[in-house]
Amino acid sequence: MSEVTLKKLADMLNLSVSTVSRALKDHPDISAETRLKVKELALILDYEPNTYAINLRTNHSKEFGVIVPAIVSDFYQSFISSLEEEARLNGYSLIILQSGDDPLIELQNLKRCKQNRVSGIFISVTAKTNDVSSYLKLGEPPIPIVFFDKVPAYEACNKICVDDIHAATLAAEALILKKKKNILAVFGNDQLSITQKRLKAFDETFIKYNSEAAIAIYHASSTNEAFDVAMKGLDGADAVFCMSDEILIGVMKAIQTLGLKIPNQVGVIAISGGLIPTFYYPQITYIETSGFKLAKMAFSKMLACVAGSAYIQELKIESVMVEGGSL
Amino acid sequence: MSEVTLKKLADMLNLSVSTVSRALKDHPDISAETRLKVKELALILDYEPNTYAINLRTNHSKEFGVIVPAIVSDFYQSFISSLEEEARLNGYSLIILQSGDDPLIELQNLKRCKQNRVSGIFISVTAKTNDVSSYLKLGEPPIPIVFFDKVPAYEACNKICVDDIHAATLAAEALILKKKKNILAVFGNDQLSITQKRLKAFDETFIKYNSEAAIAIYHASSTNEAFDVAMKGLDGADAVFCMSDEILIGVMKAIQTLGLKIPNQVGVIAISGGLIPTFYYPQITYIETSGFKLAKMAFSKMLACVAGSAYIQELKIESVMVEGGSL
DNA sequence: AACATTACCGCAATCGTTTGCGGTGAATTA
DNA sequence: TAATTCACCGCAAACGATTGCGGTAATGTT
Repeated sequence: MSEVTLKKLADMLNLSVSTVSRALKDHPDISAETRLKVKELALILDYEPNTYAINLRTNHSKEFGVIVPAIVSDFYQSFISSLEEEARLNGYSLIILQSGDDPLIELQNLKRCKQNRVSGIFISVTAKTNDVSSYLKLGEPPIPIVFFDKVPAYEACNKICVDDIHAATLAAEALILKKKKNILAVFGNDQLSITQKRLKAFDETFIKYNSEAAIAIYHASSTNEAFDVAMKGLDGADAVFCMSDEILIGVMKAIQTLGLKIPNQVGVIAISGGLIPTFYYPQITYIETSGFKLAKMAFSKMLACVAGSAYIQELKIESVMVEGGSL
Repeated sequence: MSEVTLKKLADMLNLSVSTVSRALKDHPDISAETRLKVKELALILDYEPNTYAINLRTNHSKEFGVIVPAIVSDFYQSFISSLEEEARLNGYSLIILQSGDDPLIELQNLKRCKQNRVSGIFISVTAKTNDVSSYLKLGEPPIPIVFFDKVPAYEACNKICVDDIHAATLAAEALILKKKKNILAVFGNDQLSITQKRLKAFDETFIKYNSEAAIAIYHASSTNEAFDVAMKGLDGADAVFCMSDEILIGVMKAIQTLGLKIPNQVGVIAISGGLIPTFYYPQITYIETSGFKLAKMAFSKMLACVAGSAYIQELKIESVMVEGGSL
């Protein structure tokens, strides 16, 4: 009971392989009668074209590569989940690869995508990736690449990412609206461009609105560091801003440790993927930067690329505020 | 500037395709001199064998399919992350598909795996999947399948899952050891076999130790339901057991709402993947059921299957308790 | 010198599908 | 009746890599 192939169908019907092939594709050269016979048998025998043979002939597969620093992350999780759905509905499969934030592994993963002759690659680069020009020349003709989230700074390429400026501005505006006067603002590693952008926008918003709030800015590179700075900085603060989920978690632990009441004693707002804020009571008010929308945009951009569009785009997804009751 | 193929190399070296092929594989029929020349040119031109051609010939690819109800889940996240690492190190790629807990989509995903002629399939079935016998006959010869986490109840197949009995027993023992007398135990949907197993083991452990603790058992199918039952059931309880992360989150929200102090007023213990418990202070003591170990086991089992082993195994991974300070 | 051995390499088929081109018979037209 | 058109179908090459088999020249053996 080996595989059902065109040849097998052809032999059984006393037809040639080419006729069977054409019949299945409704080629006008084949008579309606023959078409029917062929399709009938194909259905009965559950014929399925050999993907490899088609791939070999067309020299590409309906697969996309996805390269992320790590799968364990709410953001990438939501991104991948959303992307998988889109892909599946469009007949594509996703090959997931993680770089472990290591540029070397990242490069290996790209090579592997090339070897697999994927139709396109979605990639969120490592913190240390500084030159993606070689990425863009991968393959002949070059494989379409859509950068998302962590995107290269300069190269002209398709980038889809969160509008950090908008998100931070929204958060600042919310704090201003609530007339918070003593704000603890915890940002991530100050070397990262994402931190710099969010910090700058946050700052400038307070200036723009002539706010008189006192803002204490701290940096934390991890949840634990965020906990530490919050333990020190929460004293006297009437609100705290967290740049990311990672930081929110640390800050919330500090708030719980100090026994502070939210939102009465201290208001909390964060920029977040949306999952973590729901773990607390009251739920944390946050500016949403989920991967879902990003994935949809990235996917449709990729489809355009695959279809031959050479139009290079840099998209920024604007966030919305989700009220939770913590501010 | 097109692709480098064996034919291209052969033409450039005035050799035949077969000689080039053999030279690259160190076939003894080819002289050392020729081998060297071929390899040199292959290196210069960055020759890479066409995966599709090889796949077509060998009729299988170095790809595994992974089907889960949903990617957005700490457990599957850790599982997939771990599996990806193993796969990559072994030269395999992973195709991720989610079923959305829909048996129909699950079946479509399996078909797609078959069409892609994956070397094997890892699958965690939907809650409604009750007959996997057709899964096991997929392909000719049948594609190796390793079931993990949510595994079918009866069929003889390779299953790798958490030892629910052991995990629940550990939790119960911890509660007994701490001499808790008034325990709120929140379990999941009582239709699920995982719930039944954990409940039974939990119960029996208290009986086994002749515990006099009063245990109030509740069921909750979601985080919100867990919140509701905890709001009612926490009154007077000196400890609470949460069967899963989902439930833990709801219970913790209730504890925060009621302003209860952990562990003084109420102790908390959960069965968890390990991520959520770290979000609180003090960190929640939990019985670990992470996907990492499961993935390693599942992968090595898969390798054995691919290598031709017909040995069917049902593995249960024992958990360990991770002390957090909440009990 | 005749034969056997060995080292080295190429031919051609194969995997399954697609597709340009050419061929056959019947129907239509002149 | 002869020429043209059309519907329908098959041949064979192509995609790129692998491999059994056979071939050629050089060396070794009697």
